[in-house]
Amino acid sequence: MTTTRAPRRDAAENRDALLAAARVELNLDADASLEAIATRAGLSRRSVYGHFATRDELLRELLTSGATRVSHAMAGVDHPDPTIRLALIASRLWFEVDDIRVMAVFAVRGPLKTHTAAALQPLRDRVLAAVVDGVALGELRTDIPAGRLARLVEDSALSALAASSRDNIAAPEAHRLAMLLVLSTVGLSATEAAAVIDGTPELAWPAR
Amino acid sequence: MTTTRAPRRDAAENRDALLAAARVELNLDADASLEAIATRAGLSRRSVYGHFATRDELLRELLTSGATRVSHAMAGVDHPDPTIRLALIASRLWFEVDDIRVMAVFAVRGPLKTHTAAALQPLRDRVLAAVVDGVALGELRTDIPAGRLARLVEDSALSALAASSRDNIAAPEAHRLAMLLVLSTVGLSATEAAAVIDGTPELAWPAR
DNA sequence: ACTATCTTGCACAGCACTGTGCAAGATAGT
DNA sequence: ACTATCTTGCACAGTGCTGTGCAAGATAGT
Repeated sequence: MTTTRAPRRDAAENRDALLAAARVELNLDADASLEAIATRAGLSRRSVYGHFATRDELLRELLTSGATRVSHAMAGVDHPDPTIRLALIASRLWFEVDDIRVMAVFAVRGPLKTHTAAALQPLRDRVLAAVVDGVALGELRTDIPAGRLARLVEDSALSALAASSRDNIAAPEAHRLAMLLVLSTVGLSATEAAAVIDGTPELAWPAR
Repeated sequence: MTTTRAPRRDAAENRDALLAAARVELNLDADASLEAIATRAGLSRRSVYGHFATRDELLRELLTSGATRVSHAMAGVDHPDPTIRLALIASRLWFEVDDIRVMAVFAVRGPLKTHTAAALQPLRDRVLAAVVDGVALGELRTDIPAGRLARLVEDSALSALAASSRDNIAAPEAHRLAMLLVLSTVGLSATEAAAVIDGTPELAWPAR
């Protein structure tokens, strides 16, 4: 068999640095050049090709790594109340802002659309399930079909993320904003949403 | 004085066709080439330069024309109730989907950011004013500062537009969706939002 | 200290696009 | 029918990016 020998330690670090740099740079500009990414990672453009065959491959890797990160963050989200579950998803998601935003961009534009959509699917399924449950229990609005509503929940979460970065809102406030918006989208009034959040310890900003 | 003589009729038509084509094509792909736009307009790429000095100038013109179109659509939005005023804005806006979406894209990316933002300003002022009034009257949520909330209203309207085109929802339903989402964002519960919409004739889908 | 591994700079090919010049042809308006 | 106006095709320069080859230099690991 043709075993690929383990990479050198610094090489592995640089590889990670490239991915991290890409995450940052693509959040600033979705069309960032490899030059820009490499520079941010402290490497030369030429070296990128030592780690990734093509720009596309870098992106792919970034997206799938983001996806696993997110799905890892989703582990253990299983509150019996679907409304709270949604808020919980929003909460967890908030901590993966960077990944989420990159994925959101590439889920819409460019040739990686389908790839990204696929990576995002499990998350979407979770949201959809929560929405369906919530509607069935009469907790959520019924004037918008569940499937559509689930996508809108996504959008509202993204709006919150966008708002946080453009107004650079302090973390705890941004975190709450994400939950508030999701709950509003799903049909709760502002006061109801606040009640849900404040009445559920798991939704509080984690003490440090 | 150096009067520029009137353009020939067909030339004027082609110019308009180019703008229309750009509107469509840029909605499909924000990076559409002049080639693509020209082709859609039934012209050759070379001819574009007979009407617009540069790609940038085409975009500028498209954006400002969109802006005037939108502000024209806003004329006469002055209901005493701020909540209804917001819904009304959403309603009117809905009919300018194409312009709105292009503007939304270029308000965020590329060198036309500031130009677009400026063109969008009057609309933003209107929204902000309505939000401020609504908060003052105790109709709208107070847990999000008015300025931020106004931007989030924008975002929710855009989400509705995006949803309409990705699920291609029938016009009257999409129209209602836009209003519903805006009202939800602003703190109303689903049932309250429905009540507002159904209780206000101006917000009904215009009979044809 | 030795070597396989990794990084770098440079040069180059290729691609997709914008913007221009020019001459030939089509068309509107009179 | 005549002419100013407009469109087109082609050729070409310029730009900014991706991807590759190669040789020299740096570095990790032993």
